[in-house]
Amino acid sequence: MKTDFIPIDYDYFDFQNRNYIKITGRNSQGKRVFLIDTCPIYLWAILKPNLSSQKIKKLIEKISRIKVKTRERTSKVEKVEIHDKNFLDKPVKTLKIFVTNYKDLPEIASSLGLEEIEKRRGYDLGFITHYIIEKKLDPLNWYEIEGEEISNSDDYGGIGKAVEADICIMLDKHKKVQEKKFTPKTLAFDIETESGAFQIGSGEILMISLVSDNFKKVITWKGNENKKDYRYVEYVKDEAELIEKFIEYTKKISPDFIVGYYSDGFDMPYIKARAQKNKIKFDINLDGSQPIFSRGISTTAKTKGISHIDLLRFIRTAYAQYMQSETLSLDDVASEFLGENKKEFEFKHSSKINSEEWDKYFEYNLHDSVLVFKLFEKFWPDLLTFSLTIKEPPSELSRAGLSKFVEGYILHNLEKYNEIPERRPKHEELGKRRQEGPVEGAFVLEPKPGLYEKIAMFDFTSMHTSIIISMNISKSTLLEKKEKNSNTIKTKLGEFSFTKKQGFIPALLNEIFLYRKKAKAEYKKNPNIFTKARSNAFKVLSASVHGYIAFFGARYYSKEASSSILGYVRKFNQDTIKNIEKEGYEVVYGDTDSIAFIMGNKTETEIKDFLKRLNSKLPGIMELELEDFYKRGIWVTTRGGTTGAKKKYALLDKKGNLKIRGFETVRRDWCTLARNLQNRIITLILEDGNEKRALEYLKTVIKKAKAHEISKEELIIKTQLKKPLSEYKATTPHVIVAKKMKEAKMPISPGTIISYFVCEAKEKKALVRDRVKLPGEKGQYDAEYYLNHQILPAVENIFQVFKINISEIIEGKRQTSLGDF
DNA sequence: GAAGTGGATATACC
DNA sequence: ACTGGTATATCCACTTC
Repeated sequence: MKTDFIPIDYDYFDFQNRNYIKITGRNSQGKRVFLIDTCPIYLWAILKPNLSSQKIKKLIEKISRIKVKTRERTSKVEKVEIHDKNFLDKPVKTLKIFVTNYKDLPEIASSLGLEEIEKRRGYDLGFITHYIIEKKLDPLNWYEIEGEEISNSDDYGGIGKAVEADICIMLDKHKKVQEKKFTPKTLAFDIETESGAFQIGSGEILMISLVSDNFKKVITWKGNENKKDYRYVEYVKDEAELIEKFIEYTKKISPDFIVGYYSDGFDMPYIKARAQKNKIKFDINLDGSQPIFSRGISTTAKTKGISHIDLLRFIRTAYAQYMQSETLSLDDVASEFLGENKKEFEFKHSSKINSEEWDKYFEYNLHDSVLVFKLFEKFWPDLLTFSLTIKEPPSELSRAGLSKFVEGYILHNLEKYNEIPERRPKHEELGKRRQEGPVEGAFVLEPKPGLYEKIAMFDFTSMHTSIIISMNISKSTLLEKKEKNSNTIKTKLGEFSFTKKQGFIPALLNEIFLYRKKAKAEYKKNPNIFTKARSNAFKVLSASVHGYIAFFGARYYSKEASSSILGYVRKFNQDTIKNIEKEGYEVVYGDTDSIAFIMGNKTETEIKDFLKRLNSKLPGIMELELEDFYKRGIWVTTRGGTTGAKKKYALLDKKGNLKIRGFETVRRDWCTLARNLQNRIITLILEDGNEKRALEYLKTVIKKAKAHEISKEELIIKTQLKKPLSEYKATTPHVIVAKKMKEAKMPISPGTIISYFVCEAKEKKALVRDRVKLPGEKGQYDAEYYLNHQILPAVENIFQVFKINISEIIEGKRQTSLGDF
């Protein structure tokens, strides 16, 4: 049997004490292909240097006799080979020790604590990763595969019969073929549960919506009394049948991906809980088994064959950093990327919903799935590219953090360098690393507060990554002491030198760097929300390489490397500032990898030429680029101080677009009154080049605020609850509000955005937290608070640039000179 | 009792 | 615990004069 094949989802099973991989995918006819395969299982033993061949021979004999007995099976060493490999860029003599079962590798490794063996490695990758590395059957690549058809066979426990696939193959041969077009079949889903049922499984599932290509369905057992199907609504008799129908449709549609939003944390565990309650099976997996729920920081619902993706988790890692939305709610995310919102629906207990409202509810439910479906469609190219680059399956990657992205990429590409994988740090090591404390980070230049005209901004392209590549920095390229031809950098931890002989990590990162460049070029050529999101996703990936090296959980963690990278970051930025100043420019500001300076009487062409000259002196792939030219910009002082505030500025580009960083305008924990006011004031000042109109505008707002004419909506302050209430040491306003919410039986958990406004107090000196009210509560807002604690701080230092004292205006002290207060 | 200081907390920048 | 460090700013508890 022969077919072409694209692997999508990976899983494994044991049969007669051997490990088998099972891969679900498609062929180019769209048939579902299910593939079973095995691979050699082994680990590496790195030998002490200069062992005699006699000694090695004896050692091999000894190792060959090793057997490990566990409750389930006896695993034994099957074969031992000698190999010349590299470990951390150094040549080593190793034994490749083959055993019967992957799960026993750690046991075997611990029985190898022998004198002749220096290190044991390669037993902690996980079977799927091990398999992909070993057999090079990479996710989402196209292959020509050959093997025995086992669809109707009882072999391997009859798995071929059990699984619902068009073709089942026991793999014999495979070879990579040219890339073909692949559009995954997707099913988006969303459930609605009894209102007030915040605990997983505590109330009934009222309906479930399903959306796929040309398929829209809401399955329900509620609403309309005669329970007749109409439009997309399909009635079932009860909750149990609803779940069964859901499974039935899923199998019928047979998608590659079943996609939800927060479905790891809600929909999937909820369905599971309700299935249990109804004493039915939630057997949605292709092989008839149930999803596996893993606990941990967040629950994960892994399905088999039909790959479950919780889109929220992928968005959180890959896009959240650069998103405009202030929450990652489906409504906000859809609004940002699709320009569409959720439908409105007022939740109430199902017994109180009338038939017209049920219709709205169904529509609401369906629309959620529509949004999820569309979002997945848009983000699929990115998940695909990440999966192709990192060589981990999409179900894995969509839930992974950034360290996993980087580490996965390294592990899957070690073979090019004949490298043996480093192990995951053990518990002790983790503790030690975390105790060490942070290393000195980047340099931020203190700005001189003021309004500036004609500003140019340069920044380094993927600075940390290009430093790692150009200066060849990594755990394995670190020299014990300075050598003649090495890259040396002084840091607070000491002076570190790195060999110029390229290490495997810097070599590997080059590719990530190129992806970043490509995505950025794509965005510049075709700027839209998605090319932007993609460019940023690769920016995140590229930027996280340094974070990975400094991450205590990393296999290739290196404090020396991290501190050296940051040393170079400071050096390159500071050197460039000096060079720009030497050229006669006034540098206004710089943060980590960027520098802003006044163009003065120089033209854009002159500055671009200057940039070229600066670049010609930079080593390796280091590159300084023009971020943009700006018409005007403003930098302010810190609050109550005279020094320039870092990480806070606003720029107006030549097209009239504002770029605001750090100001309250961009902070979600300030009320919209203050944010909008500040935004308006910055806009007016930057557009006009003076403060006149801005000041007039401010006065009108102050007047309105004093007269209690501001709508409550604009006064709501939103703060995120970051941990369980019980863990808070300080009693802050948002904690008080959260407690109120809890008493009112409103759902709160870490991550909930707490909304409140500040009211007038009976006592004069009441603390803020004693005056907070929920948005729904009645009460007059405290004008004094909003004037002095929201409006004033938001605009004070902006007007200070023009030597105007806003607090006097607010207090009304200089009425005569400043107008009608 | 005002003023200053420092811890806890949240959020942003790169 | 799940990439890093740098920075601003609030609110509150506490100390100091």
